[in-house]
Amino acid sequence: MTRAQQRRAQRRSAILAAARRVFSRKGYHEASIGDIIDEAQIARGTFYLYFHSKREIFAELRDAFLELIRGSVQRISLDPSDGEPLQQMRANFRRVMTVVLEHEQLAAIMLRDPMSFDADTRVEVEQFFDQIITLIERAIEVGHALGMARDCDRHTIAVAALGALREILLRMIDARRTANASTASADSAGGAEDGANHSAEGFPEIEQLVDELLAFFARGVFT
Amino acid sequence: MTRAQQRRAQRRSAILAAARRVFSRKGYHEASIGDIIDEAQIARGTFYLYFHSKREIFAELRDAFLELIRGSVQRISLDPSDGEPLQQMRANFRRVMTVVLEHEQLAAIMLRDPMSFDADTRVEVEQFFDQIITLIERAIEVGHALGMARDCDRHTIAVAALGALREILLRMIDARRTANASTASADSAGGAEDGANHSAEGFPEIEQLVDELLAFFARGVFT
Amino acid sequence: MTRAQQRRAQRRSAILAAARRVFSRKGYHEASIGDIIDEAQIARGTFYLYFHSKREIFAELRDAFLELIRGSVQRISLDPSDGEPLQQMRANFRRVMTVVLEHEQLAAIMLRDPMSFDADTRVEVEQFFDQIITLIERAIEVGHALGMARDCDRHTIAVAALGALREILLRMIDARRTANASTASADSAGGAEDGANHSAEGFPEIEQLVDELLAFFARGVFT
Amino acid sequence: MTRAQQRRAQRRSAILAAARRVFSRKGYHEASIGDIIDEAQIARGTFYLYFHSKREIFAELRDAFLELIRGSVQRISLDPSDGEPLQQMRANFRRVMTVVLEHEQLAAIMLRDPMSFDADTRVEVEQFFDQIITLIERAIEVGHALGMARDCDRHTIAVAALGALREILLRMIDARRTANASTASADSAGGAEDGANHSAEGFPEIEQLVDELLAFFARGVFT
DNA sequence: CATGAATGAGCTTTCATTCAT
DNA sequence: CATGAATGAAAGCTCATTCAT
Repeated sequence: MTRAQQRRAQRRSAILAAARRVFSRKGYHEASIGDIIDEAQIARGTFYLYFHSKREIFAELRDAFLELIRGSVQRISLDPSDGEPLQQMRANFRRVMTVVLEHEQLAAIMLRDPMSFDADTRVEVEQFFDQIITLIERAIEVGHALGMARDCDRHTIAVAALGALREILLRMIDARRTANASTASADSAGGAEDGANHSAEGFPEIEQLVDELLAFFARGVFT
Repeated sequence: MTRAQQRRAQRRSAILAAARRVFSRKGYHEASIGDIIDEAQIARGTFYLYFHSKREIFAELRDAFLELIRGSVQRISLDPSDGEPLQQMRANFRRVMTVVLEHEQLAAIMLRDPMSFDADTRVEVEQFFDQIITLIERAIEVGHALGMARDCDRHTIAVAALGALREILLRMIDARRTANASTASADSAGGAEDGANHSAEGFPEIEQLVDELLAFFARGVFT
Repeated sequence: MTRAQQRRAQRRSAILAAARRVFSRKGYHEASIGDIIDEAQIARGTFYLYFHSKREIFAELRDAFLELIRGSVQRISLDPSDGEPLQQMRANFRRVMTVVLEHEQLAAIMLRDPMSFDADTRVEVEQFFDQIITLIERAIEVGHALGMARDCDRHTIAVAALGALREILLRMIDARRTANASTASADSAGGAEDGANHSAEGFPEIEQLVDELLAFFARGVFT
Repeated sequence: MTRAQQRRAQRRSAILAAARRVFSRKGYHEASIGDIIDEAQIARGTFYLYFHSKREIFAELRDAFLELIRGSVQRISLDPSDGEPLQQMRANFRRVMTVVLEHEQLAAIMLRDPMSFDADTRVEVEQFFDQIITLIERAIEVGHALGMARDCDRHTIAVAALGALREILLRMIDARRTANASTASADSAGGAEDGANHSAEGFPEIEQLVDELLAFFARGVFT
């Protein structure tokens, strides 16, 4: 990669990061190109050298986040060397929650209701959540086949599980941000995005939280 | 009430209904006064004879819906003559779901993420959901005191329960609308808002759905 | 005149009076039809039964006031039985000032700059003031012919005299209203328009004021 | 100053000039942003790159003019080396009139009645005229102390003097414009604002006019 | 006659996007 | 490449005037 290409890539990243902060702070509609270029300290026109539109830069952030989450979910394997299915499920929960909390800015946008976005993103995000639901349905199905899950309406339960997870994560993020905002109101604008390993006020630490959630799902569904 | 007052009230309702349809179709930010007056087939100025602003008409819809839901939730009573606590919970679920599905347009707006709204509504809706969470926490607390609920992090579980319910209801509504849209694409604009008594594609009938959900919560939380 | 005609005339007067108060309070552009019908306690449509437009009702007030002033100015007569020319001038000043202060609401509007009005009124008022100027020019001319006035540019002096009078009257009215507003802030809306016979703060009583002004025109200030 | 900054400053000036022409032609209330951008031949949004609102651009014009006038008025000095007090007064008149006629567009707006403006400007302009009145009062006071002015009600005379000056200047400006409009009705929109050194129809040349006015204040007209 | 609901042109202001420098 | 001035469509809202009741 040439020097110029490197510079270009860096600039692009900087703009993406600025947009991430802005969208996460204001939401999709309230955020304006003006906000993003202010945050990124670039000229108006420069933005359009790297992205064609507001929708496009948002789509890129969206895709990055969805890929991140997709990568942290593993199909439950029945191979005994992969460990107990329930432990695999726990690991999945754990990974998803960790990734979400490590990218709280993107998560704060994407976990919200797709209606808040533009049409393209709406479709994309809806499909993503549908995939997650299908994944959960499959897991229940397999669990049932193995005699580990009670009989139930798989779709309903899968949707419920997704909703529960979303709500918890969104509220944890909000709680954390409120806490951060009150502790450090004199933060530099470019403050660290994520990385706090303590959970949010009102919620237990992540290990206990995962256990709690798993128990909720497990004893509700599995025998 | 005089004839004129009746006409005025009807007009007001018609505009509210139009706004309900528009907000429910486009969300708060995407909906413009222009959309509402087109839908209501009135002139620009007419809108402002009945409502001062976009925010005001939205606030009215919001309050109507929140009141509706608040009215359909009853505190769990320990008085034996009020029946089993679990049956009371079931009745609550049933009522809420019925009301939501009977007012699917309002619900489609209000169940979504508060971030999508204006500042006033955001606060109002957040407080509403917080109240619901507190209600669920209390129910679990009481259940635990009676030896009917296992030990758990009540806040986490309450949030999860709320999320599960929201997700299910939102998806049922979306599914119904998609179904309606495909069966009757030539519907008149003022088509019946609600009233379908069949559940949405992919979800069971309401009675079974309530049972399913209750079982999910009950066997997950209560012993 | 029939009973109905009387009622009609009364209604008309009431609306005119309301408009007078409103225009005098807010000025031409800031005053809206809404303000006038609120003040008059009539329905919107009723206004248009009596006046065709905002401009028309204003024109009527304007004409009434201009007629009033015209009626209080008398040509200087050389007939000895009519008294000294200077005393006639004094009487003119006195009458104009009295009339203006007795109709301070109309005066407060009409003495202001014609630019603030609509095109028709602008022309009309400009012509009125032009007539006044011509009148003063004639008076100086006659005075000069009689050896009572020194040689001067008659147009310039006439304009100066008009300006001096206008400024004094406007400022007296403003001072009075400020005083009234502070003494009686709990006045009923339909309070007495005029009739105060004391001069405004900062200005002497009317007799002395007329003398002062006459002396200024007659002898100037500096030696 | 960079090239870009110069261009920007020029553009700003062009918009200010357009606004000056429009306000001077239509007055504050009748002038719309639409008029200004039409006159300046710019797009709607461009206006808002340079000024935040109609009020702001008007305030800028107002301040510029008031500064101009304030700068052309000098306190009367009693130091013999500064010349005769009456000559100093004459010089003041002369400077004010010259400045006003050299900036006839601004003057045409600002000399009019403050009621025609927005609230901020009203206050600002009223205070300005009050200062002028106070200045004249002081001048008379000093004159009286020196035995050069006769005894009189200083406030009344000061107000009269201000009114006389205003009226003359406004009418000169109007006369000039009417004359210009009729001689050159096919003028380009950006025609020269000011600079005509002949006085307006009906009024004498400036030197004679100043003498005339001074004589009027000093000696009056009638014997 | 009286009413007041209805109208729609017009206002100020915002903002995603383009393009000459 | 980078810039930021320029654009204009579209938003929310006001108000003089009309007209069915």
